[in-house]
Amino acid sequence: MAVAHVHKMDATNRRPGGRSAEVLGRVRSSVESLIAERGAESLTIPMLAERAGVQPSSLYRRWGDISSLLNDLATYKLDPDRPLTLTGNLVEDVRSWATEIVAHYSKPENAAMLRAGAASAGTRESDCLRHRRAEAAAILEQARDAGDTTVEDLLNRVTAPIIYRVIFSPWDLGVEFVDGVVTDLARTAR
Amino acid sequence: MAVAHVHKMDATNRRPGGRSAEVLGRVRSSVESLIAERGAESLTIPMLAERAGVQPSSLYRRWGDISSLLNDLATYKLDPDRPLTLTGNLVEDVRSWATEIVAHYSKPENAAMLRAGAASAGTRESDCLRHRRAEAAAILEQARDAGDTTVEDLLNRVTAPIIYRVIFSPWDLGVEFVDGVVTDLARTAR
DNA sequence: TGGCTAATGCAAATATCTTTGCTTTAGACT
DNA sequence: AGTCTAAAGCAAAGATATTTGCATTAGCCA
Repeated sequence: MAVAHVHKMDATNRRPGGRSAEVLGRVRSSVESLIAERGAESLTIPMLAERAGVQPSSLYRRWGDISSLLNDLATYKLDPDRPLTLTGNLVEDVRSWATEIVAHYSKPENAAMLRAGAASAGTRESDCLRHRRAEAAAILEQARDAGDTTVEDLLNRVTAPIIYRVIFSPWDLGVEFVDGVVTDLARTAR
Repeated sequence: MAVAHVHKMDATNRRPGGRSAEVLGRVRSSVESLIAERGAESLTIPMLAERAGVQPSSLYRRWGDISSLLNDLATYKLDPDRPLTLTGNLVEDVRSWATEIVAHYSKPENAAMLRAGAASAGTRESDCLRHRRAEAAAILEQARDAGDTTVEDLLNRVTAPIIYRVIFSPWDLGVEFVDGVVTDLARTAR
């Protein structure tokens, strides 16, 4: 069979399932546990490989270095495709959205992943920022009472304060914090 | 002279001047230039030592590792003791404060330092957060028309949005951004 | 001025990380 | 079932980073 079909080596030829997925899963949970234990600063590929029961060379070939790996895995941490339950009431929807974000980053390993992602942000467009922007847009889309509130407003008034605390002072982040920013938004947005 | 004065080995016995200061200065500017050139991710102690014309072992002994070093140097980047010229007019003072912060972090090396600091934040209290908080307090202290605006308000409405962009999308940060947050603050704070 | 000593310089020894060539495994397609 | 091949395993070589003991330098204090 000389001239077989010339398969283009496109994404459909990849094999995301099977052994790759197995490795990915093991790496993912190993990253979480290691980061929770010792932070992201001293995390190395060999260390991670050992915990995951995988060859370091596999990780090097797949991600190149630890910061790419962390950045890649951090992307999927707060599922961008998760359903937002929207009622059409701006304040109410923003509140549950913010609560969800805070709950997510209240887990130390998730906060650590965000910080790790932050370290390598600034060059490429950040997934954290992009996803939050998309969600903010979806909320405004559905809102019956959005007034002249913009996506930027939601990022500035809700996401930014939360993320700022997640990074720099995770300990004073809780439901009451969500309450503060949302109440403040409700008081002034129209 | 058998039993000499028993000097306590406290901070007064340190020698921050002279050769140490020389090394510190060289390291500091080397960090900046290297970070501006290649980002903080791949920065290593030997690399830095070579650029600074200093022995790696000196840096290891003084800081232990690269992230401690970066975190330490980042502290002094936006001088916490710089004079804030306060007029007593809240909006005006906030505007110049915000402008100063944006100007500072518009330099890529300063933004990179912040990200590097962010990576190791979350355990100790962050200097970035502490200094901004102190400045916000000073502004409110002087303001004749602060109303019921709080330090937290200024952090949430001004600092957080700026820092969020510095970290995740430095390219869309400029005077017009300052304008946006300050105008928004002026419109709703009372 | 002269001793005292923190901090650095230097260099060798280790420890770790990273790359690379080759082999093996196991999905995917016929 | 059989073939093809992306991805993983393995192991050795190479490159870097880190530690450590000893020598030297230069502030500091008497």
